[in-house]
Amino acid sequence: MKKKQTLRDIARLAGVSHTTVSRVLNKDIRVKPQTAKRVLAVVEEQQYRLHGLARRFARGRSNLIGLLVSDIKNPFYAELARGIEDQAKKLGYMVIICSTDDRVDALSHHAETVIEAGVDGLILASVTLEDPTAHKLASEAFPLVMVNRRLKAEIGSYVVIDNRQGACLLTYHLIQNGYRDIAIITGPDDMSTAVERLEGYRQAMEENQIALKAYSIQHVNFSRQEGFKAAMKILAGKSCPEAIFGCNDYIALGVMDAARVLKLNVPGDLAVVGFDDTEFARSVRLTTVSQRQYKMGDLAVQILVQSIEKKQEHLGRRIVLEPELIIRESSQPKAKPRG
Amino acid sequence: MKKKQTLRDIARLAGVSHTTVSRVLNKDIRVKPQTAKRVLAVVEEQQYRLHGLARRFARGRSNLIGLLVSDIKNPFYAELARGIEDQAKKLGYMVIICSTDDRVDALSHHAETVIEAGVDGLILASVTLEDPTAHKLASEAFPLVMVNRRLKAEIGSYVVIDNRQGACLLTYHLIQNGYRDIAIITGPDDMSTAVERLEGYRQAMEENQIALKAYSIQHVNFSRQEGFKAAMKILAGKSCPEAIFGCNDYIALGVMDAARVLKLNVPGDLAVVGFDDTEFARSVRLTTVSQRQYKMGDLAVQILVQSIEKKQEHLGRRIVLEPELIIRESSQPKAKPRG
DNA sequence: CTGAAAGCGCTTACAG
DNA sequence: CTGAAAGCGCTTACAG
Repeated sequence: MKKKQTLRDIARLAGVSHTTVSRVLNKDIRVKPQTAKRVLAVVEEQQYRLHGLARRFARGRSNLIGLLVSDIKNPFYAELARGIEDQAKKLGYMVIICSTDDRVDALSHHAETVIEAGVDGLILASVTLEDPTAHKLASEAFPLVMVNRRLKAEIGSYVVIDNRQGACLLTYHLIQNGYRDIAIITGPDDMSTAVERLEGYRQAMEENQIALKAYSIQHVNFSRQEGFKAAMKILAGKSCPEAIFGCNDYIALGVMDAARVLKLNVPGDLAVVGFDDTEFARSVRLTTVSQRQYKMGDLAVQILVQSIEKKQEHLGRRIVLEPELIIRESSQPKAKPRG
Repeated sequence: MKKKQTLRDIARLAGVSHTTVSRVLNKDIRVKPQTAKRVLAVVEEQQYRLHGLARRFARGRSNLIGLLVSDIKNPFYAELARGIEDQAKKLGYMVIICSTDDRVDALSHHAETVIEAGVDGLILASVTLEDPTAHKLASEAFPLVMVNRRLKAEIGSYVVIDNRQGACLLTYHLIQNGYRDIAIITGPDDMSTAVERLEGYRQAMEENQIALKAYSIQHVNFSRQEGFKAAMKILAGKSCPEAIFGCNDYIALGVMDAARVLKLNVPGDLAVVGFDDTEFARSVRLTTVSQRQYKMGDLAVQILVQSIEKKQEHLGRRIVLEPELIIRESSQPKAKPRG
């Protein structure tokens, strides 16, 4: 590997100053077209490539965005990441990805690592309600936007959907399809999504004057396995619900696993709904609500880049998207009792 | 936001030179413990954070790895990415992700963009057999490892599984379960995975002396929709196969979609197998082969970092992992013909 | 154990 | 339109 060439080498070969080469490469207008052409020819011939690190350092901007998610393997976050990546590219940024596994203690460490990598701003997709890291960064006015989940306090910028309304829609949908005894398996109570979805469910049940049972509300982690375990427990009881609302698609998938093990047909014996509209939901015909994660990512980047590039309006932009109900077979209208 | 502090500010406050501060922060041993303690105290108090970009620039290394995949939304790549991310973190690197949508013309452009972002090396997860970009980078001795797919020529480093053997295992499995008329829907013939899996299928069919039919081999893109369309075409014919081997889980999912539309039971009327063992396969009980994508990613990073950090052994490391057959309901033994 | 100095490869006022 | 010079904030021989 021949030693990497610098701007100066190119300048020498083209018979100009390195300043001029820099200008040409940065498409600065103030260069005689002729000169530019000559320089470009040398660049082409030498296969010269600007040293990215040096450029970013000199400019004082990395054009890198950090994305912290629970787990990129989770298709919800993967879709979000894709939305972020595409919009970032459009705006001239690349994204560094970092999975935190939702460990609160690790978040701060991961955030530091990503910041030290030199990102200009951060997108946090998995904050908890009282997240100290998010609070700290916001207070330092570090460019930051939360997405998917938000803080309890109205601090910083975020892009979320109306989770309460989404859950309300789903619950109403089940009720209208003839289900009344509906249980919910929601997530940890330090996550805004879990809390708000539970609120939506409660509201719908209340407005329809359906009393909750002892088993009606369960808290678990947002995972398939935990959804499975919780569903097994609920369904093992003497009296058991007609429908289960899993607060994300993973939990709902776990509920369907449980149904299969217990030889219950979905939706014949048990209706199931989820939340997020990941591709899983499509593959198992699950009724769910779309968070429009691609769109959320897209918007998050736009806001973040605004806050990176013009420090002025650092007031926090807050966007709440409308949820979208996606109806599939898993919640078909309840069959009339036979006979 | 108060102006960012530098090493010199900390040095002044601690009454030492900025060199010493640098040493302390880099855990250089040659510093009196007392001095180190004093410096650390100031750092802590001022909440000082090294300027990552400057450090990387001075060191001449970014500790950034670029990952080019077809699409991070695809769970196969998401799992691969997670394997890469975790191992990268262990070795002190972060990863920049870039989806290319398998557009060959765009790959070169994406690769340039990522390289200009300052990565020390590149992992290419989606090369085509004659990929010009991969050839070019390999010839420049740019640190590079391919994963999942490889070039036709034995150039550069890679980590793949034995796709031929994997396909062979799957086909044998179907045959042993009583299926003989087996069709394959494979991917584009410029991708090593598609080609090698087709070879494995052919081999198994040949070894069992099963003649191929006109519809037996189909080429499509690796997508659910294309799998669906191809399956609809095959299954619409007068004579149609007893089993379909979709060359990745997406294609197999498309086949299952077609079966649902045509009211065919899986596996009662049609056995289906896939490839990759993404979580989708689990969610629809699909028999498949695991590529152990997490492991592949893990290994790819190890090799890449070796080639980044000690330029010597730039000979190209080639790793071929064993495939693992994962048997699920979608390929259960064929029922004896009734009556 | 510590510091002064050079240098990493660009960008960007400033002067002409 | 072009160039000489300063500077971005670190690291790392080198000298002591």
